[in-house]
Amino acid sequence: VVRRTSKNLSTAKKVSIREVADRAKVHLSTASRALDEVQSKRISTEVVERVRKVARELEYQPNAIAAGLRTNKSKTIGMLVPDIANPIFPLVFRGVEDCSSRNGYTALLANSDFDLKNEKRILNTFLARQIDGLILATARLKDTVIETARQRGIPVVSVMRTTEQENVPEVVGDTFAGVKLLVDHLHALGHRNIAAIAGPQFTSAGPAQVKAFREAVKIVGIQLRPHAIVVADDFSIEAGQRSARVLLSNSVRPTAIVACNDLFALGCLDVFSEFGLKCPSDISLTGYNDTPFLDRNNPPLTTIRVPFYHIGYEAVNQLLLRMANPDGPASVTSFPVELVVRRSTAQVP
Amino acid sequence: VVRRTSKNLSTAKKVSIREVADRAKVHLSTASRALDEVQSKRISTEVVERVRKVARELEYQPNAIAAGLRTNKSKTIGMLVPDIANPIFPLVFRGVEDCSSRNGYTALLANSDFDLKNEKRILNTFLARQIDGLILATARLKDTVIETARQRGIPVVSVMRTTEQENVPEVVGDTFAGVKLLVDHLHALGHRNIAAIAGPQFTSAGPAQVKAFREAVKIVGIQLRPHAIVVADDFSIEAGQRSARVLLSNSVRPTAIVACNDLFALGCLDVFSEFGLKCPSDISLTGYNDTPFLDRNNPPLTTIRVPFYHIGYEAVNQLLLRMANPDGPASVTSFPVELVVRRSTAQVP
DNA sequence: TTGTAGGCGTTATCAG
DNA sequence: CTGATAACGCCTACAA
Repeated sequence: VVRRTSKNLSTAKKVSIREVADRAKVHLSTASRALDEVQSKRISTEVVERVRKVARELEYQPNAIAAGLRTNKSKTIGMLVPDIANPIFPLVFRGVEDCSSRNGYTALLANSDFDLKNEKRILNTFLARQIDGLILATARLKDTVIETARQRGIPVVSVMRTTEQENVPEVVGDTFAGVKLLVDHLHALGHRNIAAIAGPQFTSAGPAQVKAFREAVKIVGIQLRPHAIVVADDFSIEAGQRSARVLLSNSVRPTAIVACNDLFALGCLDVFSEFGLKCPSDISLTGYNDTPFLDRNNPPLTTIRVPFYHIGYEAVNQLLLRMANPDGPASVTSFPVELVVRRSTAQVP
Repeated sequence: VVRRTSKNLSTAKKVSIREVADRAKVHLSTASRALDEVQSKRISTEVVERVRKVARELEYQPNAIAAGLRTNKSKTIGMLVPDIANPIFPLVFRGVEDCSSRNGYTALLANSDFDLKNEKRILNTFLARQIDGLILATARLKDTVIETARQRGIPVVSVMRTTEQENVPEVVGDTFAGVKLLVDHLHALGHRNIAAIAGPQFTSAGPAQVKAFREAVKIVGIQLRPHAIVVADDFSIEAGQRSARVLLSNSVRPTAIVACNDLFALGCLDVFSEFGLKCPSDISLTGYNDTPFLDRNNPPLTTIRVPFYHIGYEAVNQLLLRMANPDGPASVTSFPVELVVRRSTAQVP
């Protein structure tokens, strides 16, 4: 025999607008209007007051699902990131959340691990939930997710990456400026043999970094050695390790490495140890992103600070613009970045 | 004059179940059943096949909003964290996401910064969106959020914290075991004057840490000095700094500090420098949580590894159980933790 | 096995 | 200014 302690915790059932209307002695459509900021102007202040008072008393909570069904708007924004455990993405997300909630939207968050299957699956769940807009931190150069979102009429904004897909606003940090800052810094320290580790090429970030590095090096007037640029096969510390091994096996070792991602830089440090190299006395190293906590790394990383929070915040702004006017021009917003000099870079030995 | 390139991108409009039904030449209720895993058993396989084929061809995507309105289930789980930028929470979230999506649920994520107003606001948006369940990483000892969620009949699971609220399943790491591990470790290194920094007391974690530390110290048989336990006023590096200053100003300085949070430990390290103390040669230090990247800190932190991902994953399992049977017993799931010895602890000087 | 019809809670479009 | 009514897309008793 199952004995259930009959606590009978009062579970107040949800109150609908109908109840509010009844208690306020108005028709439910009147109540609906009274509760709406703009519609309420068309209603006698007296009634508006009365309805709102009742609503407050009953703790009426409009059912967003029902409203969404009717209006065909879910007031929901989907955000897709590769991996929220990479500490730069929480910063973006906080920006997204703040701007969303300030505008009455709620954010759905999902991780794809850069896996196309996951991306598709997630997009489908997002679509099923009728998201009003999508923010991608995963955009590829040719991105099928964007493509199908567009077919469904869902506005998309890409953060941290550009895409060849047309009609997609982008909110990014200024990669060229960042890489240039790093190269200039190393050059000023006397380095003339600088190598770089760029991100994978399926995302815009990779190619942009390669291009930026080439140009920056040319501008400061040093010659690019053969094999001075390695492309990581992944966004991980391990990929950084692999890349570093390649660079350090070059016949002429670089005196400095620009790792276009702090994770790559961490991988480099591991490999430096393997090779018996001390950073920065034997070899200089920079990261990119100013990932939280890496200011306390050993050694603290010289890196580029990117305003991730603002990128997320602005992405939502652009998305709202886009939702209001889908045919408007697709903006590209580029945020300035900042050099943060710490102790992983030093005068050339 | 604004010239708009008339690309006329085909915006395929959403296909409803009615269209699927029409094309499959069945009534829409038949189509609905054919698409449902269990209902479809009551329908001729032939028809089921036909309907599903059409659905696939049309890329039919059920409208979760409409379904939710009808079934009064949103298939959505809300998760509230203090701050997703604290790298332990992304790990929990990934567990939550994985288990949710594996069960057909989607996760809503929001940050409260431990601000009660935010918590209430967020809960309201969650309720408006008809979440089916709530996972709190913010639970207080007496938690009004839990209270109002319960009134609305929303099951709640608390992660990483326990609460005095009844009827709330909890999924946590074993705090006592963790603190004991740390104290034993330090004791084995010869430390007899050990201090601790515990978290704020409005959350269960703080008091639990205090209690655990007292007991652990007693068990190894060393006497607790006066003022050996400081309570941080916050969950930040700065709070750790403030606490460390207090501890180091004691007439007899501790030879080791157990910081019950890696962030506190980072604050301690800052203050050690201020006091001209070297860690670990002058003073030993432990953190707690094994926060990502802090294995590369200077010095790398001895700490306690908590299975955050599993905690998140299991929290959803518990939540699903709860949703299925709200009157069942509220379980407490405690995960084992692990000592990770790194280089912030050493033999007593 | 399949069709009918009602309704989930809202908002929008009509009238009055 | 307010009330009546339909509709959003789906699910599910109930009927056939």
